[in-house]
Amino acid sequence: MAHTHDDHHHERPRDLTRNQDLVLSTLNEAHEPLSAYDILDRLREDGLRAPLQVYRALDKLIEQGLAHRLESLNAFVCCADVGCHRARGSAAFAICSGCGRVDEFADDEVNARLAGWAAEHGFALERTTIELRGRCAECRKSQSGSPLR
Amino acid sequence: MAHTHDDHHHERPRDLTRNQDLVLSTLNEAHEPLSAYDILDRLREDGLRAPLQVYRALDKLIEQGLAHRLESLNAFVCCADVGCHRARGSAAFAICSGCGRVDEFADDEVNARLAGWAAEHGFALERTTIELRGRCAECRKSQSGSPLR
DNA sequence: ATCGCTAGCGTTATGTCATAACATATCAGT
DNA sequence: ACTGATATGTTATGACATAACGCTAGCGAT
Repeated sequence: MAHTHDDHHHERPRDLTRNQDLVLSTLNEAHEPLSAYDILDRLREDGLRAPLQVYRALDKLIEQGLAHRLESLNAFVCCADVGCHRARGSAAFAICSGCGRVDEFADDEVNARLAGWAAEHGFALERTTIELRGRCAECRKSQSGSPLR
Repeated sequence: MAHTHDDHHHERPRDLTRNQDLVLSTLNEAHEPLSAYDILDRLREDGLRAPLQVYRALDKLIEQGLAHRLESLNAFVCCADVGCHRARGSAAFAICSGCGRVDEFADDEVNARLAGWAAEHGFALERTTIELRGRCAECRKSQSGSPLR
């Protein structure tokens, strides 16, 4: 129970297991959110065979702040800015319904207001989901259709 | 089968079809978010048989601002304050992982900040999801476990 | 009145996302 | 070597959501 050595005050990208590393790499290489099954398909040749292998890796990555789940998409992205949002509060995501691009950002004022509401109402805030849906600047120029739901 | 009911609609909300009315009533009577399949189960004796009947009704209700989808729960609630949030600005939800209770609220400052980010980045904002997860005041007093995911 | 349009409805089948349950493996600390 | 914690692999199943089809009702314009 006692911390024998290795005081991880700054939690660096800790040692990842093989599966965790594979999943994180896949997310890093993707330019769009991936579903767990998308990830699985890309890792078949690396030996992964079942959804659970991906979901378990994702759980750990998310726990460590290395990846995020997009609730409105049931998909996953790697964190754009490791270590940053974890310290400061939760991240927000702008998801383009044209190209699937996701921009991650954090707004201290927003986080403060939501934390304020929670405090006022005795609500023990554990995590926050903020997702904006719309069309990015690029996609507004080109009047292309909307491939994403 | 011709008209067996009045043509008059005493409802304050818009004209709802039979299925839409059934689904909305079910949400109104529930004290917690319901999944589409929960709703379906409660409406079997009213003749509903397939998920699509529920999903179609939900789509319309959400479109009209009479119900909301909770993305982090894959479940639905009726709008707490008809006509208000519809006007503009999106609603936020505080979801208790202890009892399932959901509080709906709107924070103008939060909405303004998010709209601001969108404007700065040329992002055409269509809709916003804001969901807080945690434990409500009630559930913090009683140290009960966490039945909800 | 009938045509054509739009919206809703009912049904079957299927697709997509996520976890339960169980067995095996790996490794650090005692 | 034993133990406990963590990760892994596999099968099966559960939970959420939509595609595709055809039918019906209401409605307005010719």
